[in-house]
Amino acid sequence: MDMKIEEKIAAVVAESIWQVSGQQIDPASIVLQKTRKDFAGDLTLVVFPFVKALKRSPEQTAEFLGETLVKRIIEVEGYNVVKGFLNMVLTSGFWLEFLAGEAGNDRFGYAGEEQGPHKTGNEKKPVVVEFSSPNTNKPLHLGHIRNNLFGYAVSLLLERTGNKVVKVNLVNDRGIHICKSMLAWMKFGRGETPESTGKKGDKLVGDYYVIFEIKLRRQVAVLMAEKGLSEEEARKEAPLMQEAQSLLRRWEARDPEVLTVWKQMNAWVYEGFNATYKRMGVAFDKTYYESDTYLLGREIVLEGLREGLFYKKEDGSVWAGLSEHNLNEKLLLRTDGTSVYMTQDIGTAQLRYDDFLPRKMIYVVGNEQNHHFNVLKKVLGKLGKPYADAIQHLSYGMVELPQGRMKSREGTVVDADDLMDEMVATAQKTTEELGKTQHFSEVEKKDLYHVIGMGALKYFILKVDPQKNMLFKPEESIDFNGNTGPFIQYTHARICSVLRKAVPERLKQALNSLDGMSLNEKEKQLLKSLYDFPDVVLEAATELSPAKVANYVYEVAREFNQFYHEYSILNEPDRGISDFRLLLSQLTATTIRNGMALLSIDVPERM
RNA sequence: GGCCCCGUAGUUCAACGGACAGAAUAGAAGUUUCCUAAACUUUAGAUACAGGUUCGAUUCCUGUCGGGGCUACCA
Repeated sequence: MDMKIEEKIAAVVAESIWQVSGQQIDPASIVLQKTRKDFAGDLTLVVFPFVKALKRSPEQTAEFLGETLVKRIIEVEGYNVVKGFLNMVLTSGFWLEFLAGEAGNDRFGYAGEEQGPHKTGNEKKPVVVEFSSPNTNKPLHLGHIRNNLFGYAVSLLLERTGNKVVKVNLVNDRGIHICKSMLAWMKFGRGETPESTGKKGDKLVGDYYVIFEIKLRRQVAVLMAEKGLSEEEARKEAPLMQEAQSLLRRWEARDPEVLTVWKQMNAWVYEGFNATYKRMGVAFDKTYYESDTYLLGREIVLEGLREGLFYKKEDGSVWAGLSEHNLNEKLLLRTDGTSVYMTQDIGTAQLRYDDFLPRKMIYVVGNEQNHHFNVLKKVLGKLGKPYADAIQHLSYGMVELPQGRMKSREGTVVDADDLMDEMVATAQKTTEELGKTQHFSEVEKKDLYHVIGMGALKYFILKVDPQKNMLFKPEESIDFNGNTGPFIQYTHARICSVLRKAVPERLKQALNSLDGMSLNEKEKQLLKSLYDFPDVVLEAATELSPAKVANYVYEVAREFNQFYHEYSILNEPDRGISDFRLLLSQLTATTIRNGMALLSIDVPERM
């Protein structure tokens, strides 16, 4: 493929300024953007940065560059100048050539094998993306949904732009939290199992975590009343908490009785998690368990201690001093020798590095842990680990409810399974009300409701800039009209309906009809938007922001609907125009499908 | 207290330092003998406040106010 039109223009601009003024301009100062809808033109160059070099007014600068560009680049057929903005008009031929070139390309927007990053040296090393990272003491909730969808979409974005990606999950299966669930089950569970209760495994274990907290709270209340302790002191001294800590020590000592219970309860949880992941449509290439990595972490910490990088306090606890980074000292091993989160993460990072020799390790973890990852990188740096700088904490914002953060203690947690159930149920209800599925089989219906319900949920989550906190209103947040997943899915289904009605041969032959075609405004606007797709994907991948894709695809769908409303495709009497519109519709469908696929959202052919 | 993030229509979200700040939803008014009305059209409505840098600031800097997070021998 030859040089992109944007590159040609930039090159001519830089060259002509150099010829006239003898000045090299900064390539970054050449700002080319889509012409805004209220002005005539296709591409706009902002000329303010060049007025000094050319010693002319903005208008004169724009005129000069406009004339030069029209002369030197055949695709530029005209221009107009508004203030300091040079609006260029590209030929219809240019747009039609683009359409002809991409028509029928199912991978439109994705990097071809040859287009990926240069497969040499560092670039061929994989990127490891960690996401999900659940604890085994409670079921997945709305926060995990954002994490999973975000992490999975980022992985897809990197993959489709030519990177080798390894998706990993890190299950936090050890530590005080799971001991709490275990203890409650051992003391109060009377041998309950998922089978005996009919509960999903992760739900059952989560229930015992709640039971622990309830019983603990009672003990704390008693201690506060009888001994006059503060809540904090009472929590520490409460027998249940003591027992949980003792359980953790027995676990780390590999007490067989404890290990048996632990394995059993975790197995229940994994079964539950896997069902949820499957439904959500996310998958991993490898799953790490912290029970497998914390010992390595402890080893590394102890080695650091021997080398004098860390220090031990009188009570036996081990710390990293980080005052050189203006950070407080960080605990690495507790007084009783057990590991903390940081210890595990040190081991996990090492293992992951050894496994994949990645050029980058991305951790998709909420922004509440910004500090933690900052410290992790510093500690690994102190240890002289080569991968300390390869770690990137891809931090994202919280999902909030109208009453604020989700709090498991206050029972405001939105359960992932429940939410997905609701979405699918709403999809079914809405679809039935519209009477659209009379001719669907039962299997097709079930499939469609799942696709629409999940599409609504996923789009709602992913369209928001990941850096920002987002608000979820249980009763009204997820709509099926407007800027939503189902709107986009519907647009796709509409296009498929048209394409089905066309004779298949027509699409192949249609390419011959394009010569000399002139485009109306809506057609051109839609085609211009489609032209942007590959750049949007690249930008989204660079910024690790699936939201860019989501908002873009919506824009395309909206433009198609406007075009569709105003013009006929199959009923257009002029065969050439009809053919062109078919190709335009087909590429729109491909763009929607490929864009939504980056968000792990399926698009139905009928709905 | 210290450090970090965020303040855009009633509400939920957009906007590489670029033109008159875009959508959706809720509100008002319309469109279907025609390829799927989950659509389309019209209408009204916003950059928290005060300075600064710049030809140009929602965007960058400073301060004020408001919201959130972190600052654990929790994860």
